[in-house]
Amino acid sequence: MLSQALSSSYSPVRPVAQARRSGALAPRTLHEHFSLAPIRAIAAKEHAFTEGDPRLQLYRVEAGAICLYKVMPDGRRQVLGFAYPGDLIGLGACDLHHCNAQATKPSQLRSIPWSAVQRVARHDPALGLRLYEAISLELAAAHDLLLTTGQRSAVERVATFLLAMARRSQRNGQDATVIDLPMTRADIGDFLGLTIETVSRTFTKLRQLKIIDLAQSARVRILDCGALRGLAEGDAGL
Amino acid sequence: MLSQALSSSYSPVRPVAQARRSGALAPRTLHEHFSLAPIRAIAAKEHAFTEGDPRLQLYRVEAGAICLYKVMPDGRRQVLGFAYPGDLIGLGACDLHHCNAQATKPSQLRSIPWSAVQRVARHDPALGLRLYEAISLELAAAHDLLLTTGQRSAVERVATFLLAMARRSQRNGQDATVIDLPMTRADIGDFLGLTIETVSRTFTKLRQLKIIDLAQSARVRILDCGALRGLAEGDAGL
DNA sequence: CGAACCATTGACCACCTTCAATGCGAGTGG
DNA sequence: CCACTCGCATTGAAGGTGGTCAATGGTTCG
Repeated sequence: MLSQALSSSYSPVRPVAQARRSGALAPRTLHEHFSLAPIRAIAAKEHAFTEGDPRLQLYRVEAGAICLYKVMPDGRRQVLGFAYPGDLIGLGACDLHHCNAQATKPSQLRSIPWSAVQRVARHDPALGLRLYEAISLELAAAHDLLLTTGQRSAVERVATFLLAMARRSQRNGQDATVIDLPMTRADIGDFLGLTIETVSRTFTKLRQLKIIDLAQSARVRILDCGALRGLAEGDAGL
Repeated sequence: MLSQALSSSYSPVRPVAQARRSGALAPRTLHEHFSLAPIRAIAAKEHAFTEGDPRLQLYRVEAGAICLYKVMPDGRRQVLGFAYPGDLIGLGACDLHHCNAQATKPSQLRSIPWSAVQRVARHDPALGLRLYEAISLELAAAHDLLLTTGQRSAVERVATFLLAMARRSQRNGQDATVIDLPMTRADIGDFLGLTIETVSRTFTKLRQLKIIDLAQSARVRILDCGALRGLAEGDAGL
């Protein structure tokens, strides 16, 4: 969910972390704490935590992709977002988690207890502010998604989603025109407030319009980014 | 938007604030800062700030109601939430406001510069954490709204909205069965991702079912709270 | 190779939107 | 004081978008 707000240059392993792990230094920053924590592997469809669980740990995604979602009593599901390597999950102020976190594919997590976060925060006035900055990015993302699910048509939603995924690719220094989707159509549908069928049909429509290419169902190649941008904002018909 | 996360007992005027205003003490907490700030009155439909404005001030609503919303280039609008007396608006980490804040009726605001917030935060490690707690409540609200706009039907959305308003009434020690709506049908529609007409039709449907009473269009009386709760979660048909 | 899961496609229909007209209430000016 | 007007709410009729149900196809894993 969250990106690099807490450390401008995230990398899975850093020399200083190894020094700390050796016992030479005590962990002082959040990410030093994380680097000392063991990696926990979780299988596809396994949960890191579920709604109502006590909020005991703060997690950082090391590999894979985590789907954050809420469910209604009758089973309807709203995906709130996806967390990728470097993102923090489990942020929040209440005692209990207010959503579920499920791996969409085999993933790896590290976690540190909230008590440790609070201990660091007591000595470091800046940490609280940085947590605040981190979660405010999540809030902005939620507001963007709200605009999408509340106002956009199916094509606009899917186009918006693809553009966001492309931007993510680009931020990670990868080819922005090729997107490997780590989630199913059901995840995308529940994210955008659409059914599996509508998502699928919309992908097909974009393919027929030669805006995307779909060699495999999980691999999207953007052929006409300008057209995609136009569709996302509702420029033209369809 | 935000309620009492930053001070468990909000009240417009407090004795200590008057002492500080007299110059005897320097402001130390956020709400002391606010109490020193002058009240700014804004008319209905006037904006406190708009999207893209530099984020210079943190606002507290003193009276009235503020509508927070985003707009698309073509004019479609998504209301993110409503802020009432005691709520803070203008929270966030970016340099610019990411949404618009417009009064739905004549309102009053106080504001303090962000620089003052940051000054306090440097000496008070707890402030950052409390800002974090405050904004995480907003995030939870956004996620709830996401579930509503993404998954619920029109009746379910309106029922959910009315129940949330009733809960607010109750928190303020007012009659939870009577809701005075400070916003128009358009505001409600853009909040729930529905059109004005659908909101109106849904209100009449609830009235015909004897679940609510609508003496005036801005005053809702809840007659059957249980039925409303049922509708909100999609228990029965319609 | 078979089974399970996921994605795609088609047909039909319900819900909500769109377009349009009427009603209602508040504020203004004659 | 009343008529006028403007903004907002309500109601109706028609149409479209996306949902539902169902069948087929494809891929991966055991």
